Amino acid sequence: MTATPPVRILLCDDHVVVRAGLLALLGSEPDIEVVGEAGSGEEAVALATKLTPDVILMDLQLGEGIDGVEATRRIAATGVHVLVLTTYDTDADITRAIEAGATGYLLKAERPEELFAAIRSAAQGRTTLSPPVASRVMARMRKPLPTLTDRELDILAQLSQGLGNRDIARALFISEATVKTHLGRIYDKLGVDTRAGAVAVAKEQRLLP
Amino acid sequence: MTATPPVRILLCDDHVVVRAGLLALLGSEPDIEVVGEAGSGEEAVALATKLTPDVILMDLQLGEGIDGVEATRRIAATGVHVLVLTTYDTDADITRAIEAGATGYLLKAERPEELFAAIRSAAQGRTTLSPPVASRVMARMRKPLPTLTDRELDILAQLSQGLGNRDIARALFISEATVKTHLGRIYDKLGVDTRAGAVAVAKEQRLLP
DNA sequence: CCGCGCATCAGCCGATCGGCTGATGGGGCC
DNA sequence: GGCCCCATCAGCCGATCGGCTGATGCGCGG
Repeated sequence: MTATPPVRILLCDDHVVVRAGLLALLGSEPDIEVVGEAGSGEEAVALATKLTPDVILMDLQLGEGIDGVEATRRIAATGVHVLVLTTYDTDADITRAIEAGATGYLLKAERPEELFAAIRSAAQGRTTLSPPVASRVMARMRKPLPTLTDRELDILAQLSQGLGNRDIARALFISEATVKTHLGRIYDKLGVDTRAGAVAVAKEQRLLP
Repeated sequence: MTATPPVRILLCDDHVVVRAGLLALLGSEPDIEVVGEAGSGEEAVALATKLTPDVILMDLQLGEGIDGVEATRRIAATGVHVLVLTTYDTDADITRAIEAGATGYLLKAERPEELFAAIRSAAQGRTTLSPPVASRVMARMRKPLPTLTDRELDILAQLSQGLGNRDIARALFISEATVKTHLGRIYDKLGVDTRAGAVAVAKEQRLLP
């Protein structure tokens, strides 16, 4: 039988320490080969087209420049499998990553063996989710958590600046009445009944960029 | 001349990837020896007394159990130098870490050389701060940013639950008038004038645990 | 073509909030 | 003992908020 060619990996994380860690961990796996490293989203996009790896390990928080979701979107569009490897598992992050075309979603707290397995799966286009992530996805399927519309997110963003209804209205070129209508629906969806509560949930759930 | 004994290091981070990365990076430095790894604050405290390392590299976010600040406090009390190595550089995090007795404060985005240098400094009890952290500390010295009192933090915590004045009053066994007084001062100190704004700043600055 | 989701707006009203002025008492510091 | 910070409370009042009912228009999919 012929030797299976190794899975070719591109790393993308803004922290040198994390890249070094992945490099070290993956170095022990003979069938996984790291072919490149990127410290920013832009770099990842460039290297992805240049190196055409089988899988990209992508962090969602990338400091400067485009974020991991945007990088995922652009790279996934080229047909390369993106395996998200991040710290947080909020609904908003998961949803955005999946919507952007991620093949899998792993947490950095995951055991190395799970990481290896997920990489091999991702190389073949199969989806792998960390247990906590899978749980959230399932829960979301059962009880379709209210999703905020784009406009509602606009309102929420202004609200999170501490603005009053009048200022929000002016900022978005709509009437105060409309602002209040949106706010009411936002309260409903987030399960709160004050603007302070809405901001708290928004920040907690990382609903805003 | 006699060979200098290596600096003995204990790692504390809840992410295997990060520990592996530090292990790999520090492995290239002959005068630095990693003598142990901890995946939680409790483990770090235990290993610190058992191994008595020269320096502990401590993350502030540790998932389960006690957080990095508390671990730092307990370990620093035993005389071991704690070098905080974390992702964020908000005033609140920095202040809490320093107050807990940290010898230095580095960001994970820092270049490896800076990390090595900081470790060697910390081993001798010298303080090292990442440039962004140093800037914040200096800024704070020049213009002593208003610090919230414990009571004000209590109020802020309730506020961040989205509670109204009456509920906050009941929760803290004080009158609504007192709540309003505290809120007014909180607004002043945070530079906002609405509860939504206060919550936003609180979350942004990580003022609450 | 009709229904549905979404965004837009209006008016009403009681509840809440935020700013103000002012006061009391405890605790630490010089 | 005096000073200052902190926490506590009171009352007043205009501005704002949140809930309600109801309405219009647009685009999309069956």
